[in-house]
Amino acid sequence: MWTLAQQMTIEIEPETRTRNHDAAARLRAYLADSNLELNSRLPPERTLSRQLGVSRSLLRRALAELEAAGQIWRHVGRGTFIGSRPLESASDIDYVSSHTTPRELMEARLLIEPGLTRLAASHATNADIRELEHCIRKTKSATDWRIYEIWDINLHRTIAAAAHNTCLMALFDTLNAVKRSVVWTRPREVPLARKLDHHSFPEHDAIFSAIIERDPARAEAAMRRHLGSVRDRLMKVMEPGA
Amino acid sequence: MWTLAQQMTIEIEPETRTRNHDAAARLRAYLADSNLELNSRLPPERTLSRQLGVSRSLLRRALAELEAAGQIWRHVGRGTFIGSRPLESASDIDYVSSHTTPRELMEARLLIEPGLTRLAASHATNADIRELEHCIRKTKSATDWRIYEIWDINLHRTIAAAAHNTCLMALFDTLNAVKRSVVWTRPREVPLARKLDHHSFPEHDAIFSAIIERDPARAEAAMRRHLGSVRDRLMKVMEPGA
DNA sequence: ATTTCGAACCAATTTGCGAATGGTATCTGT
DNA sequence: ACAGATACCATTCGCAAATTGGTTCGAAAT
Repeated sequence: MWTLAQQMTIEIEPETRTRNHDAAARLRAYLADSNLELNSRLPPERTLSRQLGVSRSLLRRALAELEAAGQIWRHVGRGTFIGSRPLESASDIDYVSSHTTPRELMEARLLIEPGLTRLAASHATNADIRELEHCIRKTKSATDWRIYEIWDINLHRTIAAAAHNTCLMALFDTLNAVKRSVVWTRPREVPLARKLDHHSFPEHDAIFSAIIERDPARAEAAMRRHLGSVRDRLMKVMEPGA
Repeated sequence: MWTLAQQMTIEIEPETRTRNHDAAARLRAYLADSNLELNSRLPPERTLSRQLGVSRSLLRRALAELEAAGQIWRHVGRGTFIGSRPLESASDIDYVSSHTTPRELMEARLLIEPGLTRLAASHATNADIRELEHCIRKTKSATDWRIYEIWDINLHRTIAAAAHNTCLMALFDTLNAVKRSVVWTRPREVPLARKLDHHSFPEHDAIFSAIIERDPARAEAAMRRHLGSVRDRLMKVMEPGA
């Protein structure tokens, strides 16, 4: 809550606002004069402040306004640019990971992997199938949870590779990279030593048999069922209430 | 085909193989001695050849063997490393684009976008829908093919954004980046001045109406039908025979 | 005659350093 | 209290030098 004195100060001393406004006005005038092209860089703050006859502090305040209005964007060491900040979200793993929830991640996997499994059933070579069998055997013989996870990831990646589509493989790897670095925010401590999840064994088997029998529809359904149950188990841990 | 003399040369002069084998043996011994850690770099070739008392040519031959065997990998300017080459395919747009055919690209779009459209029908806000409507209006008012394409891309991206899933959005943007730089290898010259494709208008409308009526299944089907017809038209141009 | 060695050169990459730049803290004067 | 000036910080860019795997070529060796 403001005091009366503070209000009065503002009332009777409009110089501040005037000067701020002045700096902003000069800046706008400069931008209007100079042939502003989109994505072009404008002079460094120090130079510009001299050019406009405005101190750097005021110039920065005016720049901050324009940035807030989305008319410019700034970056340390690079400069100030005209237009809206280029989206760095695209395929910037760190950014995406920090803005992706486990819920979203599973949604993405459920959108991608079943279709990928369908293609794998159509296009898998014998070498792919041998590799799949190898991964499944390794998951079953794993005694440590870490080992299990490695081969589980390997299995899913081999299925993706069996689709033989470079572009989809890249998307899958991106998804995997996000998965690896997503923050697993959890309500309380989730036991670090997770248990081997034997639920997945029959589900993996169902996917595998559908692939070797070249049954795309069944392979897709099996993967969808598998990821659905993975998501359900995950949600039970993350959001016990829901 | 080899001549008898060449065969004999190889038979009666085993020194070459002996020396090669020697170099390879020394290299293996070195690797066994030094605490080889995965992904660690071993000394530059010039240094290593001095250390092992082997000429660089022979050392390189031995290294080539190990590389072929998948035990090491090398890269100009970086060095030689232990283990298998880290997958650079993941989200390296240039690499992926140069190894992705238009056929694969459409396969990927058909796998991703229908599901994305289903989610969009579930999660789209009113602002999303306004944006969609805007894009569609722009495609219809476009007179130039370039303008049309811009708003078509914008439309598809807005649909993806309406799914409200950061991770999927990143995948979509990656897919889009690949699409932009895929080499459109074509049997003969494809007319640069492409025609406005009015086929898409009713298909876009179908997608849009399914989204505003919050009908995920219909939205997904509409997008699948749309991309299917886009693919068919594309294939007719790219592979007139098939 | 073939192979090996050494040297030079090439192209890609890394490294190091200085300059530039936005962001921030501090002191001064009004 | 606020503007101004200055200095300093962290990040980024640009450039040159060094590093490194890949290649070529002639001399030497066998």
